[in-house]
Amino acid sequence: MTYRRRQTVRDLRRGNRSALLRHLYFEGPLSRQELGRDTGLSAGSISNVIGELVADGLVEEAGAVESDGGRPRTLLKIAAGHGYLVGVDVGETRVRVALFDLALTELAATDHPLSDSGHDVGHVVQLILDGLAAVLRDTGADQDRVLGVGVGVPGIVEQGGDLVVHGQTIDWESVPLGRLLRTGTELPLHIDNGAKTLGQAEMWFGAGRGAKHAVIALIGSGVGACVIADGTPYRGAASSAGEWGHTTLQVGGRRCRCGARGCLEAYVGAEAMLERWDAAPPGLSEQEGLAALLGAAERDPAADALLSETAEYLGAGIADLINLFNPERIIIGGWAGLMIGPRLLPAACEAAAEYALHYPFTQTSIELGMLGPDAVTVGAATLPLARFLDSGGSP
Amino acid sequence: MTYRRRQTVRDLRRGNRSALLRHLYFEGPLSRQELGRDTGLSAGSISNVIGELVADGLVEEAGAVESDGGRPRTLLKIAAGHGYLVGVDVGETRVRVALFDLALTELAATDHPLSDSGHDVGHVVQLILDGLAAVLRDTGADQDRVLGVGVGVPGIVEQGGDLVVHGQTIDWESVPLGRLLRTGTELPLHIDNGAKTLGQAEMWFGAGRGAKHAVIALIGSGVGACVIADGTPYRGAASSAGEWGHTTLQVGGRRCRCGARGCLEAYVGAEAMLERWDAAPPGLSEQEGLAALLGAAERDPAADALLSETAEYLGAGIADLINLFNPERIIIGGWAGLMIGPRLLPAACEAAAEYALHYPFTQTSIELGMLGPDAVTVGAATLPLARFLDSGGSP
DNA sequence: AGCGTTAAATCACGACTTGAAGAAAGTGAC
DNA sequence: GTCACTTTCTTCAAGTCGTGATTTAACGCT
Repeated sequence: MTYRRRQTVRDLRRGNRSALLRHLYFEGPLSRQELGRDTGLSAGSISNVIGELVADGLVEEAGAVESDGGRPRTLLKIAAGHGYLVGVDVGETRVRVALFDLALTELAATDHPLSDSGHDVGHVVQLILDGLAAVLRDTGADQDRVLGVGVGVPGIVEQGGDLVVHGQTIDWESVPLGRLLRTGTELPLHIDNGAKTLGQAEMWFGAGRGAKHAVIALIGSGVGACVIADGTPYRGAASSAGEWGHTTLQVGGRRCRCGARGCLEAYVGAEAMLERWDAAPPGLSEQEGLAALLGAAERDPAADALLSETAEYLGAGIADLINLFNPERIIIGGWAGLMIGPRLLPAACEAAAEYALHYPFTQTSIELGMLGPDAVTVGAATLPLARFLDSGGSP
Repeated sequence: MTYRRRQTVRDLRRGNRSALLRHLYFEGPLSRQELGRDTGLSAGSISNVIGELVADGLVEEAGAVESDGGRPRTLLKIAAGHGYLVGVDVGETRVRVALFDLALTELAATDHPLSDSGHDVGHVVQLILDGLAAVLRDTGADQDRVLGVGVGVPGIVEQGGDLVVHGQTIDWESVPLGRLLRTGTELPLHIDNGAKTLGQAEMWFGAGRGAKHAVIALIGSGVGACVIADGTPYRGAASSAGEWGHTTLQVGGRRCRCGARGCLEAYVGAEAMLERWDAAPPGLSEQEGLAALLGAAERDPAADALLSETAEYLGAGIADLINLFNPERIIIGGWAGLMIGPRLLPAACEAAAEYALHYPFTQTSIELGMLGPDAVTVGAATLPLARFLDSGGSP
């Protein structure tokens, strides 16, 4: 039902520019020769397009490599300094703004904790705009060379026009964050769910490298997921796909904070695990509490049983992902996921093997994430970068 | 991570041909004028490409319509007689082969029941090839004008090379059906899961028309689903995505025929429902049994409770689909689904509202399918048709 | 210095879309 | 019946693009 709608001979050029740029970005320095081999373009076209890219300053030479006996091939790479990217992480406890170059090395960052004043929208917007100004000032970067700003937020983001955010956990109801931010900056704006940006980061630079179909499961206080279908994040009709945490694992089961019963999140998130632990020491943060639980499981049978049960639920949840999405890789991330992963993953894998269909299970590898929660910022910066690469460098 | 790989100026033409062909196919007779407006191509190109298509016999004129005062516009449509399509349904109980024209009107069909001899591979292959020969003979259709053969099978199909089928329910283990069929015919071959072909048919001609993101849930003896993401069926890494029936709804719950516990299919499929019905009359077929159960629920509280429970499980399963895929539409199909739908859907929707997240639930409509099980054949014929349209008519 | 080898640049050619200008096919007024 | 007008469709010059063959560049080896 989707009508392709491609046109002029000019789009062709843009497409090929994009392909070259992308390939060069991910496969590091390459010669024109290798680019031709990999992309299928003729040597003539490569020469032509690369010449243009070099003239535009997007690509630069990166030394040469001998070629047994003949003219050495000159290597090419993306000019990391050609532009800047801004990544913003609006987390549950802080707002972090970072400036990157095109190679996504961090040049400067600011970090503001969100105190009990909570997530007042005006305040958060101000923090973002201030952070943006600060990182630009600190590095002396020229505003005109910032390719775009990516923002990761804890909530569902309606893509399009105003970039409206629905963030249940931070009490944001239909906040037109895009419109609000545009009052303070004219830079191109991208906003997405923080879990999705983290997933994107894992795909590009972490445990997801090379996979086409993957699910990045994010376990923190609650549980979320980022589904990668055919190399790109899957959003669904209203950008809320991948709400794995509220998958039902127990009809009529334990009450979840979303109001339903028997959700995965009612058993597996840090919050739920601590609530289920009768002997939880009072007054600890979730991080400390979870660490205590893991420690206690060494000697306390009740705590150990709790972890075993959690592993079974996690495994069943993973099995659902396998059955429904058939990914080649499932990556467990999020601060709690990374914490409980080493302890629970073997048992969870066993459970997943039982609950999933045999054939797709054998096709899936289950791994721990490689990037910590800080990667949300990198992932956010990934959004304008993706646009940059897709468009073949703006024009 | 996916490197676009587009090339020559010739692909452009193919793309535009395809866009025109597709648009003409789905939006019925249109004038060149309207085609230009809808696809964005210039009048010159339209004229050029359409001229080619008419010369190739893919498109033909379909009358004219006056235009207040000026030259009347001539309407164009796909030439339904330009080629033939074959659809094959390898079901659990029969093998059906049908010949269609390009408009997917059925020209001839054969239907062979599969007796207890079961699904012996050689036998099935022979039935397909015989059926193919028969429909060609009956209609006098020229073999050279058959664009391709689509086959729907009950099992997972590895796309690529040999088109290997893994069909647990019919005892097919790694059957290279593609290779086997190619010994008897040289027509282009497409094989896919029967649930997916039925889903495709619903999307093109049934309850799914116009949706970009949808899930077609198929309830028969067991339970399956066809996930449509961005207008095309989502397969996952190994073509086994959408195994909704084995989603876990009850950790440690009822044993399912797949070996796991608490699967949706252990509660909602026809087989499971009858097994759970203590008062099931013996000796009935599943169809008759299910009808009896629905009848008994009018007066027997136990049967009524069984149906209510089933509705809750179905609702929870639907909620999982909503949370994970965020579709705009969920379509309940399959013979059992169509049978129990009118009775269970209201209660199931209520349950889904409870188990799903509020925001995506409000974005989703839940409907009954419009096509019966016979549509598997049409859906199968859809496979070569899709290829025909994508390629802009073979060349 | 000359030869062989490999990498990159150049250029004629064919294919493509566009946009403007022209041809076709009607209506309606005189 | 003719002429002006409107709308649709076709034709054609102009500009762009990728290819593939040919040149030019850059190096090692003898």
